[in-house]
Amino acid sequence: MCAIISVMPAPSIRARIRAEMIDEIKAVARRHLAAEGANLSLRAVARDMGMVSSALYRYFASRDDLLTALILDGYNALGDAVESADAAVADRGQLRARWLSAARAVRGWALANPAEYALLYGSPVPGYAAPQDTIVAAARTPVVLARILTDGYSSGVLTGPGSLPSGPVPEAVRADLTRTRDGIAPGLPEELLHAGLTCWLQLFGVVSFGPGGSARL
Amino acid sequence: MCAIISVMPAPSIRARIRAEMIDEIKAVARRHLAAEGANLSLRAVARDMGMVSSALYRYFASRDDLLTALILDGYNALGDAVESADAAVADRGQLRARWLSAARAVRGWALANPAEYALLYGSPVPGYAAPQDTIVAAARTPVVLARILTDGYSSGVLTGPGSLPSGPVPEAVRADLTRTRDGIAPGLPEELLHAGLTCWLQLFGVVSFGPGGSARL
DNA sequence: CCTTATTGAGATCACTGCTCTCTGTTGTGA
DNA sequence: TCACAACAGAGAGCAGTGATCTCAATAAGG
Repeated sequence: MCAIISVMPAPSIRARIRAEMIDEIKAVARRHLAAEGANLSLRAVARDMGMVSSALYRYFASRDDLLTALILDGYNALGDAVESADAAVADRGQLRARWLSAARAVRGWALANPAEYALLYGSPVPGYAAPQDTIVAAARTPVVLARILTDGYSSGVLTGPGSLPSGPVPEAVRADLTRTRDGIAPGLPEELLHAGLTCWLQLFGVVSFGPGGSARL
Repeated sequence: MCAIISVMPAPSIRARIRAEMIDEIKAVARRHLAAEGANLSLRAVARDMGMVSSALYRYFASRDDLLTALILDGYNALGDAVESADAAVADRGQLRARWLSAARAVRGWALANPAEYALLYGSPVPGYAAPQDTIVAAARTPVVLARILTDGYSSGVLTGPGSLPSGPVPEAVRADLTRTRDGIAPGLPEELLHAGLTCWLQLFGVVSFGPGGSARL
């Protein structure tokens, strides 16, 4: 009477090997990206898989599509690392420990995956426009950091100006700041967001300039 | 009796038009770089100049050579802007004014030349290895900032720990820090260099993330 | 079992960086 | 003044790229 083995509509053996194929293509592409830098060659990837280049177009509509998939995976991998690093701190009230854990996750991931980090935070590809999926995946990491701040604010540990080392918010950036705040952490005082952004930028700079980072000098 | 018109060995009309040619090639290349992003096409540049691609090789040994020339020019233009911004502050004792002026010069140049800024501080080109000329030109900007700190230190305004808002130097980065210090600002206390580097990284992050910057999100 | 969708191969096009050869011009020394 | 050498550019060509199209083989589902 076992009517259906799985609740999934139809694993459809074909769809399975297709998904595996896509994964293998991405894996090979990632290897090439790590080995040779930002210019990914579809034909070289196809060669490495014993295929002909045109066959790859059954799985990705274009080279940009493949890059987009890699970028999306990268953002999600980084987001996973940062989210689980934050979640690993048992005492949710230990804001400093949570922040440090998240920041170290960013740095650790960047050091472990320098090519992908450069792909995410390096110079954008010429005509490349990030799809919506990409930007929501990209937001995961800053969202974790922002939540640490909002947790601190709502629990009363961070009470606004003076609770974090931060100068006054320059008038020139206040407009951008409130727009960002409303999108990512509504209700957070601007001073806290400013301090958090400052830390995030510094983290970004340290990681980018660090060994294997995407920036020179 | 006017033996020599100029002290230069021989302007050699030919060398003159050759230099102008090189300048024009670089100008066209810069335009293409600004219009289409990081992938510069030698053939397109040649087409824009009414030449055939192989003719460009009379002036640049390879595409990387042309890119190197553009990068060098970029570092020098940025260095000029920052140096003159620092020099524009008449009262050399006004460290804060000098620092702000230099930082604003970096930001201003980056906003005015986003493509070149991305070329300098974005993802490195795959097989590209920066020649020595490049790294000394690249050092000009940090050198200006470092000199502001050393001026403050030698004049007694900055007297070491506590004179700038900066936490203790983490042990993990102390070794790298002293190596950098010896190369760029010998004699400067590590705490000051650390504070300066922190500011420089933050400046870099702000500029890179800012409108037209090379980083996304 | 047969129809249909999916997959990969192969050819082809336009483009790229780069090399080579060949011609015309231009500067220079005898 | 004149010949020679250096130079600049054109053109063909090579190997490689992304992308498209057609065609045969294979596998899935009715």
